[in-house]
Amino acid sequence: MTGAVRPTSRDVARAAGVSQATVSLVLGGKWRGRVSERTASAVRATADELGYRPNLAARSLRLGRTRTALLVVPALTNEYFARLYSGAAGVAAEHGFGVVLYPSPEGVGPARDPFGSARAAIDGVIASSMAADALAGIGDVGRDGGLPLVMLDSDPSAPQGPPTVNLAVGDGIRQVTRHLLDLGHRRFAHLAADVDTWTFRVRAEAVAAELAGVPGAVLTSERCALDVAAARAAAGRALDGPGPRPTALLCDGDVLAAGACKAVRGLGLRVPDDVSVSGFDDLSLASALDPELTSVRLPAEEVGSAGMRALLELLDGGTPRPSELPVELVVRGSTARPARRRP
Amino acid sequence: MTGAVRPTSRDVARAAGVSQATVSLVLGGKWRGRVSERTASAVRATADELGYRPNLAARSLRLGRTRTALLVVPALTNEYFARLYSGAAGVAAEHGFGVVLYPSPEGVGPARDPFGSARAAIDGVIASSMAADALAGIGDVGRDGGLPLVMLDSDPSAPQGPPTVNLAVGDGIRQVTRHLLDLGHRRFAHLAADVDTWTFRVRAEAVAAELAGVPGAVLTSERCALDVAAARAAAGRALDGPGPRPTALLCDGDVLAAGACKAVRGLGLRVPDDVSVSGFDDLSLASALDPELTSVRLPAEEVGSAGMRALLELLDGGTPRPSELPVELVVRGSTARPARRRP
DNA sequence: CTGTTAGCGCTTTCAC
DNA sequence: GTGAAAGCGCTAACAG
Repeated sequence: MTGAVRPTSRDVARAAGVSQATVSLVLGGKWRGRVSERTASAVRATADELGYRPNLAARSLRLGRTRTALLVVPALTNEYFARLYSGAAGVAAEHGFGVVLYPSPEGVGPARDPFGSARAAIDGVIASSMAADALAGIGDVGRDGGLPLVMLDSDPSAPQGPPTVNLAVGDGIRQVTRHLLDLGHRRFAHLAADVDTWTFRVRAEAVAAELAGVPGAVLTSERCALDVAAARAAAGRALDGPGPRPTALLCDGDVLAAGACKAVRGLGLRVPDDVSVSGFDDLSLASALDPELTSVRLPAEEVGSAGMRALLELLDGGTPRPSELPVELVVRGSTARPARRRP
Repeated sequence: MTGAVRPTSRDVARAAGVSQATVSLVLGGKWRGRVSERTASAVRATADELGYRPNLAARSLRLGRTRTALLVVPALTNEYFARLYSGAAGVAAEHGFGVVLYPSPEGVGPARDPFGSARAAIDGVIASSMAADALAGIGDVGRDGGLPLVMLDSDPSAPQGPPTVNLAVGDGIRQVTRHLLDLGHRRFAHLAADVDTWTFRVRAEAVAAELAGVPGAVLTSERCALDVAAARAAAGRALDGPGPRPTALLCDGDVLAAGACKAVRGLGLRVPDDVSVSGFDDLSLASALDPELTSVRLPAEEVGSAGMRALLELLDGGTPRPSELPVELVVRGSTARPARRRP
């Protein structure tokens, strides 16, 4: 039980009877033909024995890079982002990179400076589903000479904007809408997330566009915060508004759909017999509800890994091309043919 | 649009016509009575103008501390851990610390080395709800001379173990059990998470202990993985087993309770009329379901902030006392008096 | 009040 | 094949 200070590479060198440079070479794995096999294994043995771990701060300082990426997400309450992280971390690990998660405290507002809170030194940033100006708080990100940036699930159309990796959310909404139309629905209400981000704007536009060409289709829309209670209230308004009652509630997310289901039942109606409800995201929540939600599955891991790959390319001086990943409609029990109107 | 290299404190010093030390003093906020007000503001102005940001790697190297803590959690799919993070990050920020999240990839298995993946240099570790040996993979953590460690929601009884901050999970289970007993239930099934951690062991023991003294009370138990489908299957077994059918399903978590509700309905029974179902954790899922779940609310933020405070005390050379935070039963629609047995 | 200096632990030429 | 030395950007003694 000695003082147990953390050994430095110098300590290892001394203990092994070699120079610090040799230790660095051996432990860095770049000693082929520069250090003898015997010396190398001796160094590894002593390093092991002393419990040596390189000082990351020193290494970063010397190399000028940290081999760490920051993943900025709007919230952690959603397993989509957990899967995003897995995908990104997997690819990162293959390249000797780490990923640090930074949940933007404001959810959709401007991110606070991660140098203040997730104060890790980082080489680049991956930001997902952020509001337009949400990265303003993060110094220099994406700007010329600033930190390299890749945006996920964000507006790809900015001319000089950062590289993007996107989901085909518009297509997802279109698939849901088609599915409901095919079932025979004509009176739709869109339960829209009241969040000013690209991903939700696209959804609203896609519903409207898809329904625009359908004779007899009517669409109302209610905006609400991204929680069950707000969704329930909004769905209540949609169902009890003036005009004929919608037979399909198309929701921007599974959480909203959960609220919508409660609203339907609150009015003494049934899902899906009286009103069909569709979700989006296909979280585990979609299968936890009864009936299970028809929803749109998002390839979260793939988005994460593609995002990380794009960032690595960026760090390599390349120019990653924007990409869009397909999404898939999952039909479950919450949607059905509309009931015949009773007299 | 010049080359735009990141300015160093030396660049700021040169531009402001002062020495590097003065810049450090001013920007470090410790110049009272050592640098003139005029010089100070001049330095700040140039730093601002050049867009200077201190190099954290250099600072860490110099100080020997990173002012960063690692928060190890078993999974991110759960908003409990999001709230834990908020609590910890809040206290950390007040002390100029950052928090880096590390989702242990294995969930409940041994954590992989965060120096490899979340490779941030850190001063200490807060680990929540981990299996006994789950931290073995993280070099040196908690060991003598190693990284300071605080455990949350973990066995506090180890004699030489790390400081702990715990939830009164046993008491929570006791409250649920009492609630169900008061409603008149006597035939219980415990839907237990098949995860070998302290928190779940305590739950199992608490149900058994509370029911042990009640005449006529019977308890069966089913173990299952922490997901809806597994819970549904397990609840099915509990409801359809030999012997009289339980009237109350006491679940180790809201996710399990969701599966249990589906199982009840799958048998043509109703919640809560035929079978009462209780959850635990009080996630937003509890209010998303219909009927809403009776559950136990956990003060996640407080656990996070208390954990961070304990770690700070540890870093200060102190010895934080183990603490236990109270939990609260939230009665909602999923529990009711048992139906009279029909002939 | 301000400047000079040393050194944190590491990697990387360059010389032997 | 191996060692010596320089320097990444920062802070904290110490001198002036």
